[in-house]
Amino acid sequence: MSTHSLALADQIRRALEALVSAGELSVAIPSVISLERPKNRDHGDYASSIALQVAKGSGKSPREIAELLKRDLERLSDVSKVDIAGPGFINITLEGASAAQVVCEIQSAGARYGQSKALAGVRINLEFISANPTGPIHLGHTRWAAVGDSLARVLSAVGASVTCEFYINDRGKQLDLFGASLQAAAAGMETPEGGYHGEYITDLARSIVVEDPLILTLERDQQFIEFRERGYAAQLSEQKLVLKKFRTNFDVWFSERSLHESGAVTHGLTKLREQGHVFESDGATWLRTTDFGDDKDRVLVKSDGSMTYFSSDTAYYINKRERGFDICIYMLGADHHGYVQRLKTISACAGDDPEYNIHILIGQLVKIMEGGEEVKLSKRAGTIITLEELIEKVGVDAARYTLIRYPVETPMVMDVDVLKKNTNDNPVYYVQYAHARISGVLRNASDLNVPHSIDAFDPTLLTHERENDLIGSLAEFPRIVQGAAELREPHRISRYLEELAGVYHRFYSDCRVLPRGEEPISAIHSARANLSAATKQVLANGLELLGVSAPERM
RNA sequence: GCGCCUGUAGCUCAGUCGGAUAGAGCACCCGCCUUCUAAGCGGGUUGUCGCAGGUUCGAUUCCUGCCAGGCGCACCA
Repeated sequence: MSTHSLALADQIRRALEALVSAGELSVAIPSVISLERPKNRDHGDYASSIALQVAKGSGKSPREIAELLKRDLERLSDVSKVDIAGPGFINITLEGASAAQVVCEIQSAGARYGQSKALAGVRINLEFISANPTGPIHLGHTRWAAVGDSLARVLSAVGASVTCEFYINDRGKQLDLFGASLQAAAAGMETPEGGYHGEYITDLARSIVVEDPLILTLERDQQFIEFRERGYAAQLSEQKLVLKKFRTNFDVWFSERSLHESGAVTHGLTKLREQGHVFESDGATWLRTTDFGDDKDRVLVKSDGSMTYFSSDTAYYINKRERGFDICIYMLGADHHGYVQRLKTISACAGDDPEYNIHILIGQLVKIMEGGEEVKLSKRAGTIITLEELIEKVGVDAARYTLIRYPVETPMVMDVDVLKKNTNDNPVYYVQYAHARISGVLRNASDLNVPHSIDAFDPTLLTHERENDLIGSLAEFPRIVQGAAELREPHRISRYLEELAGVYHRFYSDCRVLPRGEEPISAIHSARANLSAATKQVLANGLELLGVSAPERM
C-alpha cells in the first residue's frame, strides 16, 4: 500500500463505507475525510475527527463510531497503533518503516509525486488577466498572472485538462479612445476626453510614425484606424512578451472581435432565446437575469441596435461551453465583483448549473509599498507600476512567490524593499535555500560515494524524531496539492513548502547526513541521503507548481 | 440605500467545508559554525481571534445584528 496521507484518508473512507454497507452504521459519508497531522506528538502521526463529524443522527456516540473504525484501521499493515482520545478523536500511529516507504515512492515517482486523478477527465477553461490591449500589463493584473498560472499548474497536477485563456477586449470604446489618443499624440494635440495619457502613448505614437511616415498623409478617419490597429498590435505583442517573461502561459488568446465576426454573438442570442429568458422592452433586447437572482435585468442589444459588452460576455461563455469546457473559471479583480452575480446568471440562463459549470474567483487589490510609503497607482499621474518594472525590481521568482503566497480574497501589501532583500523576510529564499542546501548535500554525497538511490535505502534506520517529522511532511504533499486544486487556492502550496523547508532545516541541524572526516560510510548515511533527495524532489515539485525556480546553488 | 471582501501578537499574515493547549515570519533579547550551504538551528517575550448575541458536547471557524476599512452598484467598456 502507498503510504502518503491521501491513501490513509482513503482507507478511512473505505472503512466507513464497509461499516455502512454491513449495516453496522448509518451515516452520510462526507466528501472529504478530515485528517490532519497533529501538533502534539502524543496524538500520533495522524488524527481524524471523522467520528465526531458523522456521529450526529447516527444514533451512536462519537466514541462508539471511533471504536468501530479503530477495529478496521488496526488491521492495516502500515498502522501500528490506533488510539481514541477525548470525545472521539482517532489518533493513528504508522509503522515507522512503512511510513518511510514514502521516500521510495517519491524517488520512483519523481516529478509526478503529488499528482493525482482527483479531477481526471474534467475540462477546465481558466480565464484571467484579460487586460485591454491599450497599455502595458500593470500591477492590477499581476496578482492573477501569478495566481492564475499557478492554479492552472495545480489543476493539471490533479488530472484536469486545463486551457488558459486571455480575452482580448479589442472592440469598443476603450480601444477607440486608445487609437484617438495615439492619433492626437502624433499630431501634438491634446489627449481626447477620457483618453490615455502617459509617456508610453507619445513613444508609441512616435514609433508608429517612424515605422510608416505615410500614415500622416492619410485622411483623418483612415488615419485613426491605422493608429488604433498598429497600437493594438504593438500593445498585444508587448503584453505577450512580458507575460512570457513572467512565466505565465496562455493557450488561447481570444479576440472579442472574432466573437462578433464569427457569428458567435448572434448564435449566443439565439440560444438564450430558446431557453426563454430573452425579452424586448423600450426598443432594447434584454436578458431576464432576475429569473436567477440578479437585482436587475440586463440589456443585450441597445435600442440603437448596438451590442452591449454584456452580450459579448454571454456569447463568450456559451462559446466556451460549446468548445467542450465543463468548468469555466473566471478570475476577476475586486473592482469587478459586481459581475459575479451577472456571470452566474448567464450560466443559469444558458441552461447550465451555475454551481458547477461556472466558477468566479475575486481577487482583492494589491497595494504596493516602497520606501515605507504606499505607491498610489494612477494612470493619470503616470504612477502605474508595470509588470515589467516589478520584474526588474525584484525578479520573477520573488514576485511570483509573494503574489501566490496569500489567499486572493485578502487584500495584500507588497513591500518592494522587502522583496529586494535576500533575507528571511522574503520567504521565497527560505524555501529555495532548503532546495539549494540539499543539492549541495547530494553533490557531496556523490563525491564521497555515499549511495543515495532507492536500492541503497533501509527505511528501518530512520527513527530519529526529526526524521519522522520530515517523513510525515513529505507524505502530506499529495493531499496539499489536491486541496489546493479543489479549493482553487494555490497559496496552500507555498505555505506547505515553507513548512517543509523548516522541517528539513531542523532535520539538517540535528541529523548529520554525510560521514565526517574518516568516518566510514554506513547505511544510515544512505538512508538520510535518500530522505534528503526525496525532500529535494518534493520542494522542486512544489516550486514547479508555483512557477518558481528551484536553484541548485545559492 | 443595496451588495462583495477584510478585521487574529508591536508589524505582515496562516489557521485545511466546527475539534485537542490559537500558529509562522519579522522585530526585540540570549545561545550555536576546527567538517554536509549560518540565506540555517535552538531558547525567551507577545493575544478581549473587531464588538454583541445565537446554534452546538465544543465556535477564530457557522447564523444574525452592529462597528471599522477596502471595493462596486449604467441601454460604460
